[in-house]
Amino acid sequence: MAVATPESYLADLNEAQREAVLATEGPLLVVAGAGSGKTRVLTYRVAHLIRACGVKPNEILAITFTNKAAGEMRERLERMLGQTARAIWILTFHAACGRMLRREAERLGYRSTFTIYDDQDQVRLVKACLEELGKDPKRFSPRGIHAQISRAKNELVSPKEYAARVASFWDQTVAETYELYQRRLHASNAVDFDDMLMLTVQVFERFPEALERWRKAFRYVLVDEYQDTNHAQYRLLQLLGGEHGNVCAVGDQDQSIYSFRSADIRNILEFEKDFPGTQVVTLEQNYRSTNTILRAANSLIEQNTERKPKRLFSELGEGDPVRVIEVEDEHAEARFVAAEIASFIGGGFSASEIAVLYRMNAQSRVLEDVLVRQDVPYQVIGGPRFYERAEIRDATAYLSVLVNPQDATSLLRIANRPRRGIGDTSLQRLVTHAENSGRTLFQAMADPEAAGVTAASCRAIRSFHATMESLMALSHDLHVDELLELVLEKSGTLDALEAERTIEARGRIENLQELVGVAREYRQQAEEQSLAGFLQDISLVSDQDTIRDERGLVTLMTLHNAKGLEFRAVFMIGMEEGIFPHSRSIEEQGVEEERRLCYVGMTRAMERLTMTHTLARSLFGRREYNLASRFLDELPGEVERDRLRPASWSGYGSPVSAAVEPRPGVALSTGDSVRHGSLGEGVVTGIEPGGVVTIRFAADGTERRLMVEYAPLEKVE
DNA sequence: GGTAGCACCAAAAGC
DNA sequence: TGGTGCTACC
Repeated sequence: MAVATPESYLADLNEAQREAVLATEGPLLVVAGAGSGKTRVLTYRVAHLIRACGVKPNEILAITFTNKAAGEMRERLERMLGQTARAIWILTFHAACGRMLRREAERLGYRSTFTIYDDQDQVRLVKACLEELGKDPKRFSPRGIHAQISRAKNELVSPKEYAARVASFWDQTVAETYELYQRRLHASNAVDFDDMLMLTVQVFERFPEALERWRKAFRYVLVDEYQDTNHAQYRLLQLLGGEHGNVCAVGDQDQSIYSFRSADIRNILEFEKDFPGTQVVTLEQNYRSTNTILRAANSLIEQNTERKPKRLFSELGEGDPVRVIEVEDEHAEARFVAAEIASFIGGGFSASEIAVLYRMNAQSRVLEDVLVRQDVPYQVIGGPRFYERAEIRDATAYLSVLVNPQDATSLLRIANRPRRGIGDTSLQRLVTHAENSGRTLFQAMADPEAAGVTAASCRAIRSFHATMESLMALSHDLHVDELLELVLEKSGTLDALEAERTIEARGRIENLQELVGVAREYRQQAEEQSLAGFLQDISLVSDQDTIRDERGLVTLMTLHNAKGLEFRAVFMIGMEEGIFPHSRSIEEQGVEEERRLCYVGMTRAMERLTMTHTLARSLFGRREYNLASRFLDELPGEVERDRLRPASWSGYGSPVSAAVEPRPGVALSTGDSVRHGSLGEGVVTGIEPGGVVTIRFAADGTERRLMVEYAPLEKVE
């Protein structure tokens, strides 16, 4: 591919976009409406800085919210700039802070090999702290306390400051727990996600020479999804970019949907005040949706007060009307959506161009039942994540201990996994003894007798300690993947799983093999290889990163997950008061954010948008009768409103015909093991003419007839 | 030290 | 309704 020249890429942009690319000096706020080509603006701006302004690639820091977004941006820039693009820091806030913090950790008394604790580790540690403080876990749920600590960190409130402004008894407990939690993290040479931001801010505030270095390093800073930044992230931006002022924030206040995880919409609303001399560019031309869809979305979002005026338009014509459909209950809703999907597919849409969006994950179940029965191929985004699976967490905990033996949380996790006769009692004794003798837990394991552990346990602990020491000795000379394989073998993990001889254990082994594959990939592509680096990489991977447009699959997901994506046809289900807006948001006066979420959903649709609401719905075992969502009332009069009566749904429910894109043929015979996209593992018990197979599923023992060509099946060897 | 059964709870989820 | 975390038992 030819190297991009300014003439060629500037011609690709509309006037506002070009303005945003060319305004390279000083603070710039790009208010980028949904589908207005903001990724293009960001990448072209970076390319322009390098190609036309003589900026070196390593002088640019481009921050995104997800690894996926960072990856996409890097890919695009590599296409435009070739190898040059590799030197640009295109990272998430956390990844960027992680890199800086590894170089500055010593200033705060951490070692550069620090471990990153994920949510599970964090809650575990909070729980341990609560127990140590003798707090009643019924009154103080570890989750709740942790959420409060996390919020404090995101607002850069230290344990000391928190303690100083305690306002209730509960708060008092949070303050005490926060203080102990932070001490324990530090003693374990570990940081949590929030620390990555907060500690980086601390380094910058307390060590001006460090700040100066990083400030000089990054002469140009760009931040995507600015509406979702929290206070700590805002402060980082101010520290890094406030002086030279070359800060470019891209975002859309109408798509701010993450206040529940500390995002502060104030950041974008007051950017101009925070960064004096800001130039504002608003991108209002939308390249995604029909004007009919945009009019509906505009009409909805105009009900919000916390916003600056902005009105999207497009040149993609009027298109089909937006539809609002009332149905009897959630089953009728699912049948209606399934039938509509079938008819869209029959009309030439590919399944992967269709999405069903809902407010809560629990809403997918009924829909899945109907889709399975009608052989509509689909994928659900969300649910258990690869890196959160127990076996994966165990394996990474082993690696954490090898790189950072101070890491007590990981050590406690793996001490008896697989079972090797080191029970809770023994571990508790070791923890106490370590504390009293001023040693780390790992050091205490070298001499378990001293902790007063029973003879049998002592033997087990000694042997475990010796295994870990020998692995540690090897860890410097081996590649990450080799070390991981050795860990799985020497720890007895593989043997234990193989001995189980169950399908589940088999799956776990496969997952572990996949992790080895990830490590092998890391070896091949990471520039600076280290075990700590590998662990950081995988602890920062998310669900979002794995969303792909799977060929031939309809996508089911929550509205939150849909952000940043687009589909030719979108269904939004459960448009009812109490569901959406969610009842909690109504109580907590968060309806404006719910409305923004609705806006995000609507603006995912390119051509067809259908919203449904039910008269009655069973939720958590109770039957509820909800009014239609207020959001539906806020749509313009031109939307098509229909009521589906019982008599008319009988027609809905006939299986999707051959219009579904056939998947590559899967040859099956009786007795084969198969895996279904949603139903899990099973065995083929019968084959019928016409490509119909009967499968008995292991999970619930039921038998189902499926069309081989269309069902999301794969053969398991 | 491991597991079965029961009580409890319930929004969204990036790094 | 269904998943999860803790207590009571083997």
